[in-house]
Amino acid sequence: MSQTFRQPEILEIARREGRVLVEDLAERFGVTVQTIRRDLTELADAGRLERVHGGAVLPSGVSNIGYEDRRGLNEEAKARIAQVCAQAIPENASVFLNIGTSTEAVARELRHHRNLLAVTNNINVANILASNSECDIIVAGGVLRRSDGGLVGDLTAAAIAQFKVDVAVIGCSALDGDGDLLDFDVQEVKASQTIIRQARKTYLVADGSKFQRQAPAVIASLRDIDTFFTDLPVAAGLRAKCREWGTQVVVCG
Amino acid sequence: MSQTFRQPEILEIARREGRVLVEDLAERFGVTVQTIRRDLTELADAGRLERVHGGAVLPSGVSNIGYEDRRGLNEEAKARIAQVCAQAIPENASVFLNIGTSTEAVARELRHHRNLLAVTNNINVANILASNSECDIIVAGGVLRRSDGGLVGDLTAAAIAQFKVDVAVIGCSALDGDGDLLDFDVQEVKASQTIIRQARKTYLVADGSKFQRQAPAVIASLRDIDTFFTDLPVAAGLRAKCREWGTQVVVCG
DNA sequence: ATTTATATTTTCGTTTATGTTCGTTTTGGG
DNA sequence: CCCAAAACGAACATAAACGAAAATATAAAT
Repeated sequence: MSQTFRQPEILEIARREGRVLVEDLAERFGVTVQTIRRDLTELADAGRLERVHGGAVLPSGVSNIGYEDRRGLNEEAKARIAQVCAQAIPENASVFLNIGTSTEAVARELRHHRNLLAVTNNINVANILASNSECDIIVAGGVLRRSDGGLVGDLTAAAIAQFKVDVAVIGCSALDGDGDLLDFDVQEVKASQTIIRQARKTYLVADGSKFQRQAPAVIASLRDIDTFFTDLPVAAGLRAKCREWGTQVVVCG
Repeated sequence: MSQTFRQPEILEIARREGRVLVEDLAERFGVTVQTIRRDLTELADAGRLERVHGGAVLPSGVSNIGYEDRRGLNEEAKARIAQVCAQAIPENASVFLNIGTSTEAVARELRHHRNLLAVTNNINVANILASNSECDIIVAGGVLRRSDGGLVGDLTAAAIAQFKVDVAVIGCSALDGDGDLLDFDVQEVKASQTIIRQARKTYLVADGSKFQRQAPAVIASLRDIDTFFTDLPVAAGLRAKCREWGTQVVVCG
């Protein structure tokens, strides 16, 4: 087995077990420890792992994890959330979906909805929904960010401003205890804010891990959300706030 | 077993197992590793696989979802035309590519150009060029037409109007004897006209079969084109006109 | 039967991945 | 603090994989 096949597998193991050991990996793959060391060094240089004596661990939480890694994270939870969210979206509706792996999961669940109109600034969502012949797709233009397939920039914001949809399905990078939705990208925040303003209903899809993370830019508050779909029970304090705000919380067990 | 049967089967195996190994395939099909290598290289050139040392994997990134096996007419001719056209496009340039399988072929040939800025209203072109990390991609928004991956409508025209590019690479549905470029879609005609007006140079890519076809809407005349890339010699009358107009005709034999 | 075109194998010089060796750094127990 | 064991990275050696091109085989057309 060559490097190219080994390195993703190392990442996979790291994700599953939290850390990897040089000796262990060498034995597992049947190569020398030096080869593993080289792999770990390269993965660390690429920012996918953090090197420690004797092995490597997942990078610590300050920075944004790469998109491909995020896609694999919490996959089942995202699929569950997406399924419930998609059920709440009626047929014959107009929908907006923004950037993020969670919204992509929703798009996957919408592949058999009939007579949809979908607006998106996520080229992956467009690709996914293209297989649904009963769905009209409007792509908001912009600069393609290949890290996550997002379309961003002034062009995007201008395009989004032209639509009013029945349901906006929004993902976010992080959620804090006050109920604020956070994101890493300021431009994407603008796009999300615009669409929240223009949507008749707003759904938030975010798995529980989003509560463990931090991000610099505020998109909105849960107050502005109609329904929040997640996988883990929400802390009591925030749950009370949501009740007060009229934000419905749906836990997708 | 010949190439034609082998390559789809390689894809099939790759989809099932996530990756393929040169040695393994050579044994499976009873051919030499060199033959397999050539298959993999061709499949990688076509964007269906990603070559790695020792084998190949499914392409990663934004392009891997929803790929269709639509194989165009005159594929080799288009590839030849595209190759010559791509050579005429310098690195560090801004390029526009419109809808059509011919322009998609050009996009495929541009995957190794450096420091490009590509503007397109064709989602397939965006997907293809996404694999070129040295290429910034701007997607003109609009309604996704799933028959050909085109983005059409007012949104598209408005977006395109905002750009001025070094080279516009244009495809068309048909070419008549007077040297007029024709298309089926009036909206797409608008988009093409806009971009021709705004480009410093305009290249037309069209294989010889376009002379046998008819379409209702006039995009422009060959008079407005700087260089016309095609595969078959052009009729004498039209050739004379092109000389008069200063339109360079390149026959890609 | 002969030519032509296409697919495949053979050959060879080059690149890339892995293994080996060795001196240096880190770690954890006296 | 010191020392031994483990882990480390750099440098080099080797084997595998690679692409290009020439040679050969196969199939189709004349």
